[in-house]
Amino acid sequence: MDKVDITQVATAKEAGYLAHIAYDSVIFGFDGKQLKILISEYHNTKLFALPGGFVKINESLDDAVRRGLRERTGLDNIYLEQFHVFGSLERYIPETMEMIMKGGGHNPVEDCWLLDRFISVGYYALINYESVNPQPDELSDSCCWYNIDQLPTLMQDHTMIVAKALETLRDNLDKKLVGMNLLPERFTMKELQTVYESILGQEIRRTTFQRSMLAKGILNRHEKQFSGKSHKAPFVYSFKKDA
Amino acid sequence: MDKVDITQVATAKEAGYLAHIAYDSVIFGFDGKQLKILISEYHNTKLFALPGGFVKINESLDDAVRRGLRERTGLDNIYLEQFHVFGSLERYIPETMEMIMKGGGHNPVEDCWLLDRFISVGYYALINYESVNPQPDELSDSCCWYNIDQLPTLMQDHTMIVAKALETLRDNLDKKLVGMNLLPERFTMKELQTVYESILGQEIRRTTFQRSMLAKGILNRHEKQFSGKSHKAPFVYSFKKDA
DNA sequence: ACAAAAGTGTTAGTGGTACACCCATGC
DNA sequence: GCATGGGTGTACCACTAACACTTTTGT
Repeated sequence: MDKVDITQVATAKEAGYLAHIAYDSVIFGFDGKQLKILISEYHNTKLFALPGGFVKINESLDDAVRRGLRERTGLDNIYLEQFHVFGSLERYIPETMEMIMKGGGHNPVEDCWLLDRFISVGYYALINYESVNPQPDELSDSCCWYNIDQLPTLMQDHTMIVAKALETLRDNLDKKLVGMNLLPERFTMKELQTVYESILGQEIRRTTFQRSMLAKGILNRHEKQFSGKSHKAPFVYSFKKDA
Repeated sequence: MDKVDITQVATAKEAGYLAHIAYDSVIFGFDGKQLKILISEYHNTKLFALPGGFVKINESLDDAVRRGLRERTGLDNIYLEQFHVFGSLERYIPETMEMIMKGGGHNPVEDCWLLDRFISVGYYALINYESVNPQPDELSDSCCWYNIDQLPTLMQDHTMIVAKALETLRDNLDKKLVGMNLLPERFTMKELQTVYESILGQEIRRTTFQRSMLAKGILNRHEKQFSGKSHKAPFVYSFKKDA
């Protein structure tokens, strides 16, 4: 995409980006059973990290994050929310950044802007797991799904960033229609419950959950789904459009 | 404080700050009757703005905000919370920034870093109104309290920033002990109720409020206060320390 | 005595919990 | 029939709403 090699210029301006500002995205998906997030692994470094990026000079912060998501997932119109800014001094570790660049075969120029201190804005995204084929970026070997409770050790403060994202997601569970973005168009009550359980990290009473969800009046009930299992077929639901 | 005139250097680095990153603070206070915030007016411009500032190269984002609050209020240990990052392109209006500097008697150098685009992190603070004597900064004529519903027209997107701060404060009312930071050590139930009402912007039923607050178990009740008014003297309360 | 504001009791409604029970399906 | 999982009815509990009532104080 970029015509210049961003590791071969000294200033952010030459590279076309704003200095000192980055974003990290925690991209949640749900495979029907478990909550997962996308993690990148950088070439030849054994470093695992959240997908992140920088803001172009003529681009809003939100657009920068959307651009990064589009490059990695192919999706547009993603549900996206800011949750925290990470601006401590401890997260400034130029050695790590240098390792990543060298691992990718780029030897950064003297005083390269990428080795400066960055303040990072944390975003979380909710996407439909089925409709995505994750793509690694230029510096990464892979970009794949990891269960939220089986993450590899992440670089810098990224483990804390994930924890904060999950915490915010929990707080927003009732306010925003989280399930709508993580589930396919039609789903069973059991699937919706599993989404809630994996976000909250605890079991929910089946009967209570069913009643409280229906009481919200945000679901449409459709004809039953015959699964071939030896038990009663569940109703299938979808979210009401106007909600 | 600063030895260099920050308007007379081209790069943020020379001034000792990070480029492109600012903060704006919405500082809430409560005078016993109404919710107020601190607003600065710049010299000779008729521009009203939120108190804001920049991040030094060797300073965390949180510390930068605390430093700014200390300079304006004299207070340390302020209750502080991030609420949103404002990173749109529309907020980049270098002409306004130039007016402010010229109004303050500073003629910025060519390509001054202060005329670049900034992404701003919004913080809100809760402080004890009585213990503060607001101080204007170098570029401001004044820094004073305005009722939240009688603000002057603010520059750029600052009106929206205030709205977002208030919205976040509302959402956090039950989660965080907001009253503790806005009220003096001891207060009546009526005062606490007025804080809640002015944040929510609506009246609350007196009896319900009293019962729900007491049910939380976070208040200590002290001897009654004789106000000299012709009615029953109210109890005085304080927040429990461990909460 | 009266007005004003504080504090409490009483009843009803709402929404979650716990448990029981019935229903549909494939073996 | 039976195991399995889905859906609903019922009794109970906690919290809030609405309203009435009593208490305390200064004039």
